[in-house]
Amino acid sequence: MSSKTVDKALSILDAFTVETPTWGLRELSRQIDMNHTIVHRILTTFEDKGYLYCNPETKKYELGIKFIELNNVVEEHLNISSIIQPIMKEIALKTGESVVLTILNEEEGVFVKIVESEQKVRFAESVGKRSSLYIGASHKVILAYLPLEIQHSIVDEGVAHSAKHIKSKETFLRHLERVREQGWCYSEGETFDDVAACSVPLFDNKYQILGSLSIAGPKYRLSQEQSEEKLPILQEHVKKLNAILGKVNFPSRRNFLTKKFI
Amino acid sequence: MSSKTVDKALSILDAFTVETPTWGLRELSRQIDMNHTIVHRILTTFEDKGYLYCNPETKKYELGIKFIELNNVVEEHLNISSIIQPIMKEIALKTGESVVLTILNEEEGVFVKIVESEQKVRFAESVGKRSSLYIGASHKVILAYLPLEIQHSIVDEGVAHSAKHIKSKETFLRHLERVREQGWCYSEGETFDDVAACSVPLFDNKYQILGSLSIAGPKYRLSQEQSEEKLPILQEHVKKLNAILGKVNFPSRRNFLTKKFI
DNA sequence: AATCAGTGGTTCGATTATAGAACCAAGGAG
DNA sequence: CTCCTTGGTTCTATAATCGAACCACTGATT
Repeated sequence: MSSKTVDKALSILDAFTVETPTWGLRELSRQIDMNHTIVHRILTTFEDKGYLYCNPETKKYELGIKFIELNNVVEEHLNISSIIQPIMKEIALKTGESVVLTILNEEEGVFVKIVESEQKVRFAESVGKRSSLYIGASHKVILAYLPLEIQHSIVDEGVAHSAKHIKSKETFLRHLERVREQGWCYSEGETFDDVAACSVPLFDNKYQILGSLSIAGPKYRLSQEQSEEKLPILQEHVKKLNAILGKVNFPSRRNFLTKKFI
Repeated sequence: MSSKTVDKALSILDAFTVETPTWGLRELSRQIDMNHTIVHRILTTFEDKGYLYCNPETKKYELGIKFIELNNVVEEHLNISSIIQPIMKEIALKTGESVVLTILNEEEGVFVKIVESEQKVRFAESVGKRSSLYIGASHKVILAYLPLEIQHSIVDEGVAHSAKHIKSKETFLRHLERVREQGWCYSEGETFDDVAACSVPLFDNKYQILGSLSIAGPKYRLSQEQSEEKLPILQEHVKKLNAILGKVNFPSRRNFLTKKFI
């Protein structure tokens, strides 16, 4: 039993993305197929509450400062800034590459925190970016620890989207099996061209997969060999991180993980 | 005309703060004085939509990963990561201190972005923190450019809260006047003990005050003299920033600025 | 200048989702 | 076992929402 009005309101919020960060009233109501009166009432409510900002000149709506505040609440609660970030920073200093924290959420991976290396050429910022689990070391290493049935359905998706790095379902599933066996994953140019990454898994207190930690940098500096040299640094610090993550409990919806046991 | 249901839903969201990041159902409904049925329906709606996460063990609710994503939308839209951050980084490198972007919002100031210096002792992270305009250089320099009537009411508030750095309303208003004349503000130990800051104002395309940019560091390294030496660096780069901010249009509610003209 | 199509915003009665008391089942504490 | 609390559900009177029709305005097009 859930509130129809709030449900609609959140669907409206969902329309504000990196690709389409601003919306006019009529434009938005067309997009989500709602009567413009409803959209108007909800938009002004969001505006009154400081969640949306309506540009008085263009009359277009956009997400407000409120979300910077709420992001802070999440980060503080997860101890990202005070505990997790320092560990990531140390890895970044020792490896000389950017460090990425990815969290499993709703059958997708979200970049939750990126600590950049001090090098001139480095992994670009994309915090908050959400994408499918079949692409990129940071995501594939998570996929490798999911139940086989989930792996199948997600790999099927990848095949359906004809992802360039998937030759066939079978070879990709075997690839995931190897990743799980060796406990890390390397990839080149999957999520971003010219970027390579090396990732290890993160687990919660029940030893269920929670996300991954990766080092990422330009291909020419992070070949498979070079990243295998840096792997021990990553693995060593991840031990510390896993000890912390066992207690923290990320707000990461992973219902599908337990579904099969019910 | 605004939606009562959505309004309630957002009031519920507002209860999730850095101080109280998790809530049980009954506990929360007591806090905000709402029937627990309503709260329950709204909470599950938020949960279904990925905005809240309900810890299955403790049955307590907390903000979800969604807010990290939405924060990213705001930052991307404001060009914070790609345009503003590099400028802040340059100031941080040249001055050796942390750089803070503060935005005026609803008669308060919000720390929107902090670029940390590379020094060991540095300004702690507090992105998203919101506070009154009468305290701290970053906030006072904003206050100094607001209409006098607003200044009066906000300073009255400060006096009412018996802020330690306000001796009397009159002297504080004269202090603000000097700040506006010289175009910058220095403070020591107001927002955080042991932290000093030096701030300059930021304006939008209509030359209305939008926020401030500050360098912040430990008192012993950032005396008034030392910060006046670094001031030219700050001012030089802020010229660039103001040229950009004139076009960007921050989602910063500042209705009270124009109210008096209507 | 008149028309038209678009915009954001408002009104008001019919409709429908919501409010909230009363209700479970479960889990401590005594 | 009782008492109190918890999260969660049910049901109907009631109150909020829905949405067609409406303004006022802007900017092309004729």
